[in-house]
Amino acid sequence: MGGIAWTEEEDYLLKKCIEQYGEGKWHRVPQLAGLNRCRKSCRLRWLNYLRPNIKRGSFTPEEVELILNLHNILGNRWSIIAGRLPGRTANDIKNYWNCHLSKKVNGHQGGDQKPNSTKWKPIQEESSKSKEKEYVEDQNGEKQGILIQNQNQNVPIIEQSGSIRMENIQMDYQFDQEVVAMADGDGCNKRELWDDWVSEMDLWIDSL
DNA sequence: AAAGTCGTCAACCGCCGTGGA
DNA sequence: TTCCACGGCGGTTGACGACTT
Repeated sequence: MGGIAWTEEEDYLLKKCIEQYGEGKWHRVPQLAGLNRCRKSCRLRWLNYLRPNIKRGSFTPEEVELILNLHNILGNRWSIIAGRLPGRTANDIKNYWNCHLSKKVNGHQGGDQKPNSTKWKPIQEESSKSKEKEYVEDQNGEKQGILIQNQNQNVPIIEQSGSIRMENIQMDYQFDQEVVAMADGDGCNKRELWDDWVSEMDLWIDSL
């Protein structure tokens, strides 16, 4: 682990404390719970592990699609991306991205760079065009879809081998540009635009 | 079977934005 | 206006298990 692992007793104390006093006021949690941990550790443990309704296990193809699309628009804003994936934590998504997706995406953007992860396999080696298609596999090694490099936007998108249709996956290009411009610009209504955009995202996700 | 390498993920660290004094 | 404490976030680390040689 990256630090000292939490014990069952510590988990119990933290959970009990949050149930009793609620979330927030993290600076008081270590004292209230009787834990020899800093406020940040307590908060992290709660958010990433102890909080109810946390979804564990492998990511579904639908979730991977969402992560890829949202990351294309938002960049490394894991907490916002996590907000669009019920039950998933920002840390989980960040880890999944770093392990499974970042090398793949960077590989496409970097040209010759070969994927390191064995979970991603070229569909064909002989054709330069076909190198832009790669299988997405789940943790059992079963093919879930095909990763395709979007020629116009340099955006990776997934062609689902099952029920998901392509038109539901691709984001509207103009909308993308608006969001990017909003993120880059220094307009006075940035916050409102952002809130509007989050609402748009909710609607889009609901439509999937 | 042993050693080396790689992938995963929980945990920590440092920075930033915000709100209150 | 400035300072400080806090919450929150993204980047990084490192232990451990799985896999490969």
